[in-house]
Amino acid sequence: MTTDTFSVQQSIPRPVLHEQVAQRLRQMLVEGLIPPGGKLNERTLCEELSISRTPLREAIKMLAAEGLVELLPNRGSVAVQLSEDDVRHTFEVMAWLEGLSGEFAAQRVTEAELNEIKALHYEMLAAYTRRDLSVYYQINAAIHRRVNAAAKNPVLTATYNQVNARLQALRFRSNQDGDKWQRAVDEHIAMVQALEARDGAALRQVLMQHLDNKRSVVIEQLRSASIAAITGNHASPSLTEGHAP
Amino acid sequence: MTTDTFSVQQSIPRPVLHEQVAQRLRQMLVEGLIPPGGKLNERTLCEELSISRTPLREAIKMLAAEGLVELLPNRGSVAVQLSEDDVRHTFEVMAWLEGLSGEFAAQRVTEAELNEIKALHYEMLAAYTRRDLSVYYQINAAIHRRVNAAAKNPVLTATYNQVNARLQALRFRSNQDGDKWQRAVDEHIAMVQALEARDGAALRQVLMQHLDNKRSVVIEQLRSASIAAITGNHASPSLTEGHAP
DNA sequence: GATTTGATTTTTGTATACAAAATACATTTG
DNA sequence: CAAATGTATTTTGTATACAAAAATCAAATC
Repeated sequence: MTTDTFSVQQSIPRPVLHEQVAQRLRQMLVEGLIPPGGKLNERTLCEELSISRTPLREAIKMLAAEGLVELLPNRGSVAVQLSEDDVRHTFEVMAWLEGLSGEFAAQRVTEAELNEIKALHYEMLAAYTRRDLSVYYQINAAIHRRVNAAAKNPVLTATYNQVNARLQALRFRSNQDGDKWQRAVDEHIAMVQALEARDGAALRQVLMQHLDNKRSVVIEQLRSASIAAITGNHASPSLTEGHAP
Repeated sequence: MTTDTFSVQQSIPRPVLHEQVAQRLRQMLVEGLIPPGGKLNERTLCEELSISRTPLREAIKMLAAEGLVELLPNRGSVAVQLSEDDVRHTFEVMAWLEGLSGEFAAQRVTEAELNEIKALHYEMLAAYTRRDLSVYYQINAAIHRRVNAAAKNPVLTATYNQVNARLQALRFRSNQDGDKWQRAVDEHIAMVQALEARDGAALRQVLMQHLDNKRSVVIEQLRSASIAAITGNHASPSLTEGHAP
């Protein structure tokens, strides 16, 4: 072999259309641009995204397999609308997946990872002190992602992300009331301590509790939202920042 | 309202093509008709299934989202081939999902469900006594499905099925050697006892152990299979009965 | 003889066309 | 006027057509 051919061919392999479209649709669903229960009109979406129906439909099928949209035979597809029971069941699973992440993360986290998580944690405390919900939310999400990554199990990460995606579409603003927010922050402190001590069981405990509290908040808001809907009061939750805890 | 119109419209709503195709492909993947790493040629499959490429491609996209096939941009799709690490990671998650099922099942199982599980359990013991691996496997799978159903969490069931599907495609024959089979049966006995006692923690423990043993067996066979592949000995595992434990 | 180069074929990706079902709407009928 | 029926329109499902990329294979070059 004389020259090592540059066969890498990973030369910015522009993702194929159906991938791009799927990504875009996911974003629209999570951001509430397509509301829960909302219909995905193929013609409209084709025009909006300037593509033909074939890649759009392929993307929709992927989202259906991911549980983000529901396919109604001969009647198109709609964004999933989780019932209260659905939310309960989803959180039940999420709590364990999160706990599992913690259990493994405690065993496998590297010093560098732990350090970065701690740094993010302090940034989060800063955001909390400023009551900056938006930044708090972002950092919070980043921390959970890092803990998950520290568990070093791609299957767990994929499963976690998929189940979580459905909750993201709920987009409720948790923690706007100070009490629950304080509690979430306390849990985060306990979380970092447990991780630092490599105490898997403790971390699992904290994370599951954390998710359980989040569930309560979401269910509560879901109820008041549905009451608001009946009352006709539309100045309520929906379409805000996303979960924070 | 004079007559209650029969608008039910659930009049055998023949599943749409892409659904049928997806189901068929799943079957082909799990049965090894398309082997791990095998290419899914669109033209060939179209002819085999007598359909056009559009619904086929939609089905493939769904399977990709389910993690059963991998999409190679501009180069089609191939059946996933799990590395040893992939298998390890998958079992790690599966063990907990199974354990979680048990935990909830112990809390929520009805008398009727418990009874049916016990009946199946005895049928399984019969199959074991006859060393009828095929029947044993079927009943074993049915038991695990029932325990999962008894947990009464559709999200957990869906997640479980999805992660499990990838393992099914491995199709290794566990338990052909008496020792490990005996152990699996013992675990099943402990399982039924724990369920009967509604002891969630114990059931979780047993199920996780059960999966852990299964993992060892699969990994072991995966190794000997890959050695056989190198040696050129092809009279080995693959394409047999499926997992049993 | 091995490697590179270039044309041919195959295969995949996307767009469009056509068919069937569902929806909307106007008309008829009681 | 309300309900029902029939027609037009829209929307979804499937097939086909065309374009672009990858794979194949043969000839040319070193």
